Amino acid sequence: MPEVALSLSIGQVAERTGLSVHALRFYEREGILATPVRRGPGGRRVYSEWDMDWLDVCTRLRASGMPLTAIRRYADLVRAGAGNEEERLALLRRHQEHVTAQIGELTACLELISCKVRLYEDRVAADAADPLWSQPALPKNDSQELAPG
Amino acid sequence: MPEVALSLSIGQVAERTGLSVHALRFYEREGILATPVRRGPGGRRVYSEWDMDWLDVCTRLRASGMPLTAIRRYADLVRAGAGNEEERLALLRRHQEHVTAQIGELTACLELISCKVRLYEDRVAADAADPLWSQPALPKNDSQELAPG
DNA sequence: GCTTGACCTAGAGCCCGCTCTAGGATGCAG
DNA sequence: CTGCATCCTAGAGCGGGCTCTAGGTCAAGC
Repeated sequence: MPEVALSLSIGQVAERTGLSVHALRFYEREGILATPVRRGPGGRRVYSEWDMDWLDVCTRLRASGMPLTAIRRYADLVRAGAGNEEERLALLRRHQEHVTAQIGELTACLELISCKVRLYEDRVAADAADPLWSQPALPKNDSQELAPG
Repeated sequence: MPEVALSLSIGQVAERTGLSVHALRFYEREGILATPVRRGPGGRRVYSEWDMDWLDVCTRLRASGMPLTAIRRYADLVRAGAGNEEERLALLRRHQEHVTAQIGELTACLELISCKVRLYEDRVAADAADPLWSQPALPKNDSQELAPG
C-alpha cells in the first residue's frame, strides 16, 4: 500500500518536464524550488514526486508569463510555511488578472490577424482566377496604398 | 475635400503609439518599417498616416508575440510590392496558429491559477473563521505536503 | 585499467528587445 | 544672445531567461 516514493535523477526530470538540466539547476540556484532538493550519493540531485508537481506548477506559471522573480517570491512564501496565505493569494490573483488581460489582448490581435488572413486569401484567390486583374500597376482598388500590409 | 495629409514628428508618434522614440528609431534601423520614413528639414523624421497604421499593425504583431525577425520579413514583403501575397499569407497564417495555440495554453494556465486562487480563498476564509483550526502543526488535511503551493 | 556517460560546481556567454549615452544640429522663446 | 526642447547618429549597455564551458567526480561495462 505505501508505494515506494519515486525519486528521479535530474536527467529524468528534464525529460518529463521539458526543461533542460541546465534550466533545472539554474532554477534551483535562483531559489525557484520551494523545498531544497534532496541529494543522493555523490551529491546528485534526487527529485521527489512533490518536486515534480511543484515544477509543473512553475512551468505553467512561466508559460503564462510570470517572471522568475515572482515565482521565486511565491516559492519563498511556500517555503516559509503556513501563515502567509493572504500574500500567496494576492500574488496569484495579480497573476490571474494579468493572464486574463493577456488573453484579451491576444484575442484582439488574433482578430486583426484573421482579418488580414482573409484579405490575403481573397487577393490570392482573385489572382489565381484572373492574374491580369490584380497585377498591373495599381488598377483601382489600390489596397496597397490605402491600408498597410 | 483633399484633407491635408497629416504628418507627425517622432515624439508625437511615440506618444500615440506608446512606443518610445528610441524604439521607433530602433525599428527603423531594423527594417521594421515597410516604407522609408520621409525626412523633413534638418533630417527630421516625418511620419504619415500610413506609417502610423503600419506601426499599429506592428505593435499588435509584437503584442501577440511575433518576433522582430518575422515582422521584418513581413515588412520586406510589403516593401517589395505586389506578387508575394502567398508568402505574406503563409507568414500570417503561421502566426495566427501560433496565437491561437498561445490563447489555448494561457487558458489552461488560467484554469490552474484560478483553481489555486479558490483554494487559497477557502483557506484564508477558514483561517479567519477559526484561526485555531488551520494553524497548528499539520492538523489533518495536510495540504502543504500533499500538493505544492 | 580504461572508456563512456551521467552527474557536479562556478561562472561565462548568448539572444532578444529594447534603452540609454555621447556628442551634435536645429529651432523657437524670452 | 542664451536657454531649452526636440531632434539627429552611432554605438554601448541592460534585464530576462536561459545555455554552454571548463574542469572534475563517480559508477558501470568491457
